Amino acid sequence: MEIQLHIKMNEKLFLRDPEQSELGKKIIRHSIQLIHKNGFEAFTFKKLAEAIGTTEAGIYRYFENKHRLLIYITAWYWSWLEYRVSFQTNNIKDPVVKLKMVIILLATTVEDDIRTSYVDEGILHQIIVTEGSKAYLTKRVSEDNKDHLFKPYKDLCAVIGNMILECNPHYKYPKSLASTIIEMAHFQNFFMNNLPSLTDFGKNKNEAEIVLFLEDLVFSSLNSAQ
Amino acid sequence: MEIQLHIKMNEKLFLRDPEQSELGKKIIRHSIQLIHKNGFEAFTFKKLAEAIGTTEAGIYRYFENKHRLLIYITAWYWSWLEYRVSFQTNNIKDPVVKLKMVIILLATTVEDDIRTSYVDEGILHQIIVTEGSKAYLTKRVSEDNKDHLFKPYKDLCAVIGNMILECNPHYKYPKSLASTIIEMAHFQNFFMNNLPSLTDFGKNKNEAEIVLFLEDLVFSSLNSAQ
DNA sequence: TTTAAATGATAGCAACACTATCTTTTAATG
DNA sequence: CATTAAAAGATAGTGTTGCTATCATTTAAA
Repeated sequence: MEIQLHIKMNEKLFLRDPEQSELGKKIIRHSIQLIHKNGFEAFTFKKLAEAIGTTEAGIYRYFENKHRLLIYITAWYWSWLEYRVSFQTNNIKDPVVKLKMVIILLATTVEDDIRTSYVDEGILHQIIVTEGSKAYLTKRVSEDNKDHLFKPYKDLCAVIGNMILECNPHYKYPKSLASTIIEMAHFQNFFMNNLPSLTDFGKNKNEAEIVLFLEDLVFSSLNSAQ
Repeated sequence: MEIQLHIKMNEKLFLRDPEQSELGKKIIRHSIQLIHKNGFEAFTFKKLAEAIGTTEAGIYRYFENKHRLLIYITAWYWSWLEYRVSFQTNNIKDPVVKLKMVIILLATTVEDDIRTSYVDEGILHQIIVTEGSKAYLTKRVSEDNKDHLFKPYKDLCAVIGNMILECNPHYKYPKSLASTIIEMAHFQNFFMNNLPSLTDFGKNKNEAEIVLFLEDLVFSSLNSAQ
């Protein structure tokens, strides 16, 4: 059986829905590749248009600017991750087992999901590690938040927060711990690979150690709260 | 007695030392103000020059580009914070008390230090919260790291990592926990003020609660490790 | 007093971030 | 099949950003 995975995105994220046309899908696929290759700062719509074989004006019909495109890509990523979390923790009763699964999903390299034809999740994960927080670390964050552009991120955080409470209803900071896990899964990865002295994983550069660190962090907190 | 605090910065951070001239100090003071007001993305050397009453070319004699200036400002901040940490924890024997002091210094609003005439630490703290991680979240991070541009950040992290080991020599992830505290002190602050549903502090928006969360996180980990 | 260093003033250029307009292609509909 | 609306392509243009170069003037050091 062939399953296609389709994530419905908030309409305010784009001017024209990129999933509804070949050009739109090319924009997503190539923008992920280009941002991965040159970084978000050096990424321009002109270069993207050249890579695709269209014109700048063509891109602007889909996205207001490159920052909006970044928000779209990150929102897609968090939506996809929340789907994976719900899939992989389905039928698991033990909240501790569920939470451990979440940590693995957050902190380990993802492989390309063949059900999404125009997104390479492997490199998407890498650009979210480096560029993801730039989506909200702006002066416009509150306005963008009012348009619900960060809903997928917040939804994932809420899901993880609830798992934390399932593990220990007395724990006082479920949401902050959830956002800490999410951010640190990425930052420790970035530090490990780029500024290794900020971590304890510089020698082996092994993602499995980040998982152990996060597990220790989370379950120490949850086991000591009452 | 009047004490002047002077932080010697790595020479690779600038083309001409901004602390050695009036114009240089104006560049630092006004760039902090402008970045705070408009955000780093909208900040340009042209606007900075206008604010100071000099020309673009004048700024370029001090800093290669605005990203280097951001690295300079963040490096200055981390150096200043490490100084405060060493000052405030001096003569304290109990490593737990020291670590609690560090968390307070990291997570609470700073007041302007009158000993540094050309830096307003209050707004500097705010721009580091929003813009700080953009200093290293780039394609150039490894090259910049080779030039030791992030040394103040790494030094502070090492200091905190050692305090963590003083508290519990058996704890396995002192450096990662240190970078986690540093980053989360800022991210939880940003989230609390801009995306409050990612935290448990949205209602009161009180920095003291971030301190409590971080203390809980750190000492749960340290007390459970053996 | 001379002289070197720093600053000011001005110009210029390539790339970037858009917007506008018009034509051609493609896809939907009667 | 013909009509027509939507999408995409092609081209041009404008203000801003990021940066370099040059030369005159001021300031500070020797």
